[in-house]
Amino acid sequence: MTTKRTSRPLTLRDVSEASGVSEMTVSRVLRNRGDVSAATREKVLTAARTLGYVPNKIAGGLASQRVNLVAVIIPSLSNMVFPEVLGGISAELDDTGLQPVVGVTNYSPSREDAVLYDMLSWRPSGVILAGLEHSLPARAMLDNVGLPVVEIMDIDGDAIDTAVGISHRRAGAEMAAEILAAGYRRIGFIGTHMPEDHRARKRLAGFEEHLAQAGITLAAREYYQGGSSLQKGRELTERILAREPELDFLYFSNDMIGAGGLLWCLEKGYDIPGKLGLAGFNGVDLLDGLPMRLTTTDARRVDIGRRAARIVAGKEPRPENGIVALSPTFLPGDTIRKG
Amino acid sequence: MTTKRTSRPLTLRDVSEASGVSEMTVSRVLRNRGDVSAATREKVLTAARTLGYVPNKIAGGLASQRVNLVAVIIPSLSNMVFPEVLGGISAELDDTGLQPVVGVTNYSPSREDAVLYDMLSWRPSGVILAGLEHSLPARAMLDNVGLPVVEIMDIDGDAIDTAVGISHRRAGAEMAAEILAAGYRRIGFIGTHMPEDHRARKRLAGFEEHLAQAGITLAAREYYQGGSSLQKGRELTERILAREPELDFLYFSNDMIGAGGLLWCLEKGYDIPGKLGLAGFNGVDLLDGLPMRLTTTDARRVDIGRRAARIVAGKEPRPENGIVALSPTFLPGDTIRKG
DNA sequence: TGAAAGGTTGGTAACGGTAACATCATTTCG
DNA sequence: CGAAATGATGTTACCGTTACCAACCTTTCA
Repeated sequence: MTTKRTSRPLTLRDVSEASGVSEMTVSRVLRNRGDVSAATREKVLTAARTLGYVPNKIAGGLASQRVNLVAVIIPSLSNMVFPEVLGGISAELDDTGLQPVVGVTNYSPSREDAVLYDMLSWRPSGVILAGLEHSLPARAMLDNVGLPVVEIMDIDGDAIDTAVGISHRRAGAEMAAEILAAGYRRIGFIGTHMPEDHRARKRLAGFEEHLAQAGITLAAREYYQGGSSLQKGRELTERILAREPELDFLYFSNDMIGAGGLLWCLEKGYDIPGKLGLAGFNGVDLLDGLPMRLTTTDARRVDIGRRAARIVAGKEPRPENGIVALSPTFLPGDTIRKG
Repeated sequence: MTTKRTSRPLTLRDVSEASGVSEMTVSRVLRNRGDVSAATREKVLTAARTLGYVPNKIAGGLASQRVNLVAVIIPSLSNMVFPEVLGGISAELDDTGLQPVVGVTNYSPSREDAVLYDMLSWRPSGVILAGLEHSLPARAMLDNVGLPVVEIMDIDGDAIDTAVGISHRRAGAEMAAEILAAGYRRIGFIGTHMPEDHRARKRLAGFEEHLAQAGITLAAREYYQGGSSLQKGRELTERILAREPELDFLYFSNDMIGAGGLLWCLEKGYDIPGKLGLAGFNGVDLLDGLPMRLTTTDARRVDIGRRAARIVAGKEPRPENGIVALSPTFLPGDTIRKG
């Protein structure tokens, strides 16, 4: 049973009076800072617990000019990729006293500005945000904040402070190489039409460049709007194959639509990977367990989160050039012919 | 190009000096509060923009005793269900000036305590947290905070202040009713073994009670540890059917493992829904596009988020009895025989 | 024309903590 | 045994903003 509570919120002073020591000493006890005798510590803790006192970080932060928050700004929570990055961040932040605060932009630059402004107004001790492309106002805010700023996911471009991620151009190129090595030649692409998804764009660019070096151009492409789902993958796969029946490979911009395409092809009796190969992107293990494992690229999401968090937390130094490059990993799966 | 910046962070005073008015007036302009002439407003905004001033909510919050944050405490981000709830919350909070701050507990009561304590120390203007079961310290903290506290997802139990959700007992019972009505009799259950997932437990209880009323008991059950995935669904389905080949229905505790089970059964050539029926729970539309649509119950995730947010934001009054009961909706899909 | 009313601006005192330093008691050690 | 080091506690001055009230300047209208 807690004590009855007046309407006035509790402050250090209440704990101080209840335990017969100064507010300063109470503060020291509650933060485990400085020397306090075991006896007073005990008195104070008992009093605090009895009253149900919860420290006020607003006041504390103002006084100390330090806030244990890390702003994390990501485009979306509705596919599996960013929650996994978050998992990495939060795991690595766990023993640092730092706490992530998440803001979602829905891939909108103006929302990114707004979210960033809002987060900075809390004076966090670091910022982690997705991508290298930001509006002018956003860059202006970040250029001189005097905090660690880590841009994640992508390293194809210039970082404001530090970037942690993979090269999506390279991921695209490597997938192209694997596909060509496996002997496929009439290749189609299915992806989302989101001008703000720069990583998908760069992946496709790297993919096409590599094809071009082998004298090959994409035989077909199909774009869609909105979120990715199995259903979307089915529809687009049907459409692209109706239009270009001669295709022997489909490169999807993510695993979810890739899986939809795979299911559709299997139902229609396509010979996979013999006559038709399929590949996605991300390497989400949620989809393990489909009739065949989809060929894909592991985007190193958890690692990206971890490394970014380590840098913000000061567990690991910012590299000289500001770039932490992780390697996208090709996962052969079952939907590409074995070399 | 922004102006060069000294190391000292900007304050209202800087903007005040740059625009030739008092700090108080600058504050009024930036908050759109009180009367300010158009001319000064313009001057101030220009100065603020030029300097790149970002208000300090720490100081502002302390002075005004108001903070535009809503604490949202959920068990997990790694399945689709809580992100969807979050989507509902954030959509409804969008035009209120309130901002959700998310804490994740990983289904651990002690982490819930810690996260709650931490969030309360920021003096948010409301709390939304999953479930009705909380530790004693957590209840003590919440009983007298003097803020709107909304417990979500579940309404089978006592709310601290307000609860918004569905009855999982009812959801389970209704699914049992549908299954029996469709003529299935030898029913197996596959679910996660998480003592802290009270909703899954209540669902199963409601399910079994309803079966019991018809004189039927579960013919088999299979539990697993850890996250849900298609793969897990496959394995457990294989196991339970190996053990009890006579089963004619499988009730899964969520759609993801249900989908895994479905894929496995289809591969093995089971006659679905003729000889074997399957059902999951949640109604995640991510999985639309499987070879058959899994029978399931829509848990009303987005609505729950919206209603909870509306109550916290004061857009909608707290109901007399403190309970906002939404109806779980049966989604027949293709994996149960039509009545 | 002068008082009232309303719009616009500024001064001052909080808000609830913490940093930095001061103070006093106790221990350590040459 | 006295000086210096160390431990334990308190005092004071902020941190950057907003609430509240006072002051001033117009405009309105009897």
